[in-house]
Amino acid sequence: MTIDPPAVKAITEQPNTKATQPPPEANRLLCELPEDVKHRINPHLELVELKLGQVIGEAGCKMRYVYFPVDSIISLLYVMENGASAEIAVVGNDGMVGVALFMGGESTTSRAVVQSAGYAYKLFGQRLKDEFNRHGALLYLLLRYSQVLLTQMAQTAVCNRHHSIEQQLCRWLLLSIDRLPNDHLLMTQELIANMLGVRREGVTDAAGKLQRMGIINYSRGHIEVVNRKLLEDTCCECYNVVKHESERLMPPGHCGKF
Amino acid sequence: MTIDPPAVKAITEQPNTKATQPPPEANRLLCELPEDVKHRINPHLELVELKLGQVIGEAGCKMRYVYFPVDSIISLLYVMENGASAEIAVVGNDGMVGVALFMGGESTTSRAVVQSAGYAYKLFGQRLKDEFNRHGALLYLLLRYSQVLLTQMAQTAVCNRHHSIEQQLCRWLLLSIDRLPNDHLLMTQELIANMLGVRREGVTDAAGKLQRMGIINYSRGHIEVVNRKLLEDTCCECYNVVKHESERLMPPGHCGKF
DNA sequence: CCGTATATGTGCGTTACCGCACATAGCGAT
DNA sequence: ATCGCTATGTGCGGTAACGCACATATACGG
Repeated sequence: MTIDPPAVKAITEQPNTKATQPPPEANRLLCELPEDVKHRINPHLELVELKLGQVIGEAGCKMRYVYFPVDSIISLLYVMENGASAEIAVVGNDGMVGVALFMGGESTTSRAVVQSAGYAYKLFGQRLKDEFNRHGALLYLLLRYSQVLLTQMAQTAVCNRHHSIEQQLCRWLLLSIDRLPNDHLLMTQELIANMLGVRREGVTDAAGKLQRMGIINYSRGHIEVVNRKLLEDTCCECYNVVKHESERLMPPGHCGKF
Repeated sequence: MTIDPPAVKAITEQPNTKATQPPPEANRLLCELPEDVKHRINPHLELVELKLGQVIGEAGCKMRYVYFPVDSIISLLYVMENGASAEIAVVGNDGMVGVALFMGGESTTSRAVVQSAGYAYKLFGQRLKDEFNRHGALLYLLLRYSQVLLTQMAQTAVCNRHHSIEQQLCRWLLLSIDRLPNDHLLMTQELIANMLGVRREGVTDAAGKLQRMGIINYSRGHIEVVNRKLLEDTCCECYNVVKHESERLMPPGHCGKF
């Protein structure tokens, strides 16, 4: 239920020095941009490595950078006064972290935490705002993405209200593997519990049930989805609502056009 | 828990014919617009009367108009497949209904229902989009409002996760009276239960407790807040988070400037 | 004034989740 | 191999909210 002050908090992003860097196009938003925008933006993108648990945006603090995940997943988490937390939305290579910058608020009430380690393209906030203020494709692309985010938050609220931990775990797993290259995730039940805002034991129960149903296999921080179809069937409607709305709002090859 | 197909659904808005029409400035967003925008927009605003329970926007249906409430309150409600519902956010004279239009989606996954009868200014969707696409003050104003909405949804998710019905009722009452001219609201416990996505009996319990505490008085669809201070004290932090973020993002006299 | 519809009150058994305590099991470091 | 840390399993009592059934009370129309 509570989140320990992450010991990894002080970790800073490491510039990627590997020979095979993923292109910016590995991120959906960056991919959908027309060529002229890419020419202006891409030179300023920096590929950074994000470690599990790293906080890339703190509630109430002005964001200096925006992040376009490539193979990492960022969780938007609200942390209550008493330390309890709840995940509001999740961002992968389908989106970006830092919408508050172009929305005008500069900060949000939630924390952005790395839920799955990996890489992301980082961009200086002002660069994004500059491009946004050209009122071209980027603006319309980011607006559509904002609506995706809005939808995801709304559905999180609904799911929190009406569905069981087991159903919510299914939703959470689906949202996660959709943003990962394979069906395998590194995540302890303790951390999942923090995301969902429930007890760790509740997650243990639900995960145990899913494993007995042959939907997942897990052990000590590793979870593998072995029957995605069944996972979707066991899930509440919330996942599909978000998925479909996301596909509607950001169809491949079209969301950059306006 | 479930919402009956509203018998009032077929009601259409009535043009206001009263002598004393509230000015567009009665709505915060319309008020904050600079003069040149007002000159272009205001001639196309139509004051309409909204009846309790009226649906002004259906989930998945393209919105033709946007609404700027004056003294009415609109509830954004998600209705599940089984008929159960949950309020996602609430819009009063501080905002507008129909952000999906300028965000590019044209529709949302939630329904917009009149929670408190009253008046609103109605604007043809394309007019709003035209002005939005001039990339002036309206754009930046609506972006900031979008973030307010985002924050409200996020906090709804948190509140649904962690707080008791009593606390949520307090939050709901505060959000409502903030958008009303006085501390009196017309609302049955059954309807509140639909908004909160809980049992009617649960609301009865919570409301009874608040009444015994001297915070509210109610009877048959009328609720009066008699001790706002105590109401705020009994409420969870969620109300204040939304309130403060809203004031930060849309300070009077500033949000129209950019 | 009465009948009816609607709003609210109340009780009861059930369930999901909580908080806590503690048991077991895998994995890495020495 | 062993120790120790971390992850997971399990049991138990407590509680908030649920679903249902039904009682009461207020408003309103004829």
